[in-house]
Amino acid sequence: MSEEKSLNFLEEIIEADLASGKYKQIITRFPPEPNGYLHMGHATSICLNFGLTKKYGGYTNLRFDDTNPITEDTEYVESIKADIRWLGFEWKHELYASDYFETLYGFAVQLIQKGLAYVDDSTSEQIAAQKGTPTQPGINSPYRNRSVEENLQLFEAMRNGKYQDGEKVLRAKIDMAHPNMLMRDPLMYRIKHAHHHRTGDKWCIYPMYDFAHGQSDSIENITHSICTLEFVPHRELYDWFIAQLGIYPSHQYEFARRNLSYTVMSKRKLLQLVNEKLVAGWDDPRMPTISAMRRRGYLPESIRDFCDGIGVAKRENLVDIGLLEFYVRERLNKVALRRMVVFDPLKITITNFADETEWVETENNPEDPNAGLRTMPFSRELYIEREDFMEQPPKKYFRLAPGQMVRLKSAYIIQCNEVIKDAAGNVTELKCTYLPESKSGNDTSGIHVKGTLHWVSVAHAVPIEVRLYDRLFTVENVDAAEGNFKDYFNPKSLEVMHTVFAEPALQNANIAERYQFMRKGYFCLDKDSYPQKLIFNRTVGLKDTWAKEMKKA
RNA sequence: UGGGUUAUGGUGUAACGGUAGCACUACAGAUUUUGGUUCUGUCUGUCUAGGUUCGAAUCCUAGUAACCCAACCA
Repeated sequence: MSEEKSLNFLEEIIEADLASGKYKQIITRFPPEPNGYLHMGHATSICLNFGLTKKYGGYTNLRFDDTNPITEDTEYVESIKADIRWLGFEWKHELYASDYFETLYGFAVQLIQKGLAYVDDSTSEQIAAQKGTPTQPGINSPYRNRSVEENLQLFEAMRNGKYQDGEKVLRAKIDMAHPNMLMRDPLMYRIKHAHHHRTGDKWCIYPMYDFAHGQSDSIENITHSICTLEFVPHRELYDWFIAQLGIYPSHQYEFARRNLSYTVMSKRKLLQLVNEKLVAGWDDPRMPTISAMRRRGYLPESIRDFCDGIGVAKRENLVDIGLLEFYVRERLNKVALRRMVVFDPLKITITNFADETEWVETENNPEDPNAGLRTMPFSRELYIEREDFMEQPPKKYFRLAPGQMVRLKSAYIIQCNEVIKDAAGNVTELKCTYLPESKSGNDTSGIHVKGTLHWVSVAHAVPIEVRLYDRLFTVENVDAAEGNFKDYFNPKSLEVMHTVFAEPALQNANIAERYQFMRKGYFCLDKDSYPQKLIFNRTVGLKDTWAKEMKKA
């Protein structure tokens, strides 16, 4: 019974740093760019960064990496904050890279003074051409040897708006033949006469990621700056700037971002789905965004469980979305209120039942005795699920069939006596009889049936709408599939059933509650609901071993 | 053809020179008034080839494969 959970590589680093006394507390940061909604990939980063400081003591800052005014907006700032809080985390300081623009400018001036940065008049194309390729060294810019004084003067003029966008840039002077492309005189500042969501029109030059991120980490005394693997080559530059500036040495550590099967995670692709109306918006429940998962009914605990469960490492991966669904079910099973809803109704008449309503008691959640009981109206005319009847049942079919008996959950055992069909031969109704002595909780019939069905009383049924969701794409590894990713969009990812029949208790459904429509899946009320029509999202289906069995046959 | 990162069952992740473990999935069974839940059991793995060692997933050598880097994006 060893409770020792093995550590991931970041925990090992942190424990070593703490043990050696390198740090007394650790400080991390979550650094989103406010140019889109957060998705499952961000959730893993959030759980990691906040989880680490929660575990080891210290804190996590929320820092918006807002160095590109063209793409950023406060709308995103608000949604990002809401998503982090919903996931259950709270940041120490809410910060913005733009808060540091003046400091960053000063850092740039220092580098110019040390002869480590210069203003370049080359065009974007010329710079690209000078850069070389991964296998060929680059060549120096003709502007590389300007004097410190001239660079200082030009950089100030850049700041003062003397130049148009793209006319000049500030570059670090490192080594145009460096094997790491990022060290070949990387850009530090570019000119953008654009309105910034926080600094307004104060600036017309903006720092690049590489000249903002590490310095921001340093300013905040971030001890462990955790990012994804594609930034590994940036680390050399990250360290270089910090070393040349002689500022607090934050360190960058990289992990492999998590990929999920049957979906896409890049902001660019998600934005395309939204813009091209393949989905209804960022929070369309099919999306892998946090806002979509919330709307769909996922519990934040499930997402945290998932992030813990998949761990963190440095190898490429494609996590089965079924694993996420497992954690979603696991949590929901414990809290969801059970309700009965018939999707595809088949009317049955209990011929020996009086023309009256009997209210039967049933539990709200067998997993939670505290959830209590409710009553359901049982009457002569009921709906059952059409798929719960077969005229010619296969072996081991425990549901209703001519002459066969089943229990109606929390009510009585019934037997099917007669099948009524229309002219086309479709089954339209069943005539059944019930066993009065078989009432749930009071069964003296001595009869044991294998099947138990959900049902609703025809006269009391509440029509509701349900929205059923399936995987967003038809292939497991969307990013690796040939051609355009949209070719693999799953046209059946949304199925709307406009009218299904719910037991009356669902009339009082509220958006905070989670429900299990018995034998159907987990559902939650959608915000699109209006007084005349309740709309439910299927969060995730139940495991269905019978369906699997039938598929095999 | 340069630099960097990574290789453990179907998937994800442990094992830090000493019995390849855990979770999901799959399969078989028990329980069940949800064909749900719960419980039990089973199958499947160390990229390849050499070497060091009493002993290698782990150390060494040589390969192989995948991913990242040539945005005035982050």
